[in-house]
Amino acid sequence: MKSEGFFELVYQTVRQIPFGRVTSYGAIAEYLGTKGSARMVGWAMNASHLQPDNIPAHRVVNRNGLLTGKAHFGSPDLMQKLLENEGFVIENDKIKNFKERFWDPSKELDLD
DNA sequence: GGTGTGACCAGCT
DNA sequence: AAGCTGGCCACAC
Repeated sequence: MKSEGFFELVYQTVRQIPFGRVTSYGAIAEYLGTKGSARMVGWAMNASHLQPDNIPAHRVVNRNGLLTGKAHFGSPDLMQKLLENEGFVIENDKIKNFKERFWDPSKELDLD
């Protein structure tokens, strides 16, 4: 196995999020094996904008479906705009049908 | 190599 | 019910 940084693992997982789906930091953390450290995922996302690739960080929200990271985008409204562009219903900075749109990598994806 | 930090989560008060 | 605290682990200085 290549000793890639934890960040890149998060980026790869986020890239695998299908269009029109969202996931939570904790779900990604659990998928990567660091279940207890959802903060790591969020922190990795903090550097996502430093990556050359376009990371769909807007598809990653907290456990409550709340757009916690919207403030870290170019503009606070950018994240919501992107989500709405994908057909999401945002209400009070929260995904309305988050539960239906939730995408769990641990269930959808499989460990190589 | 210790300290600080972070876009979270769950539990306690 | 709502606010606060601790815990968790990887990365930067």
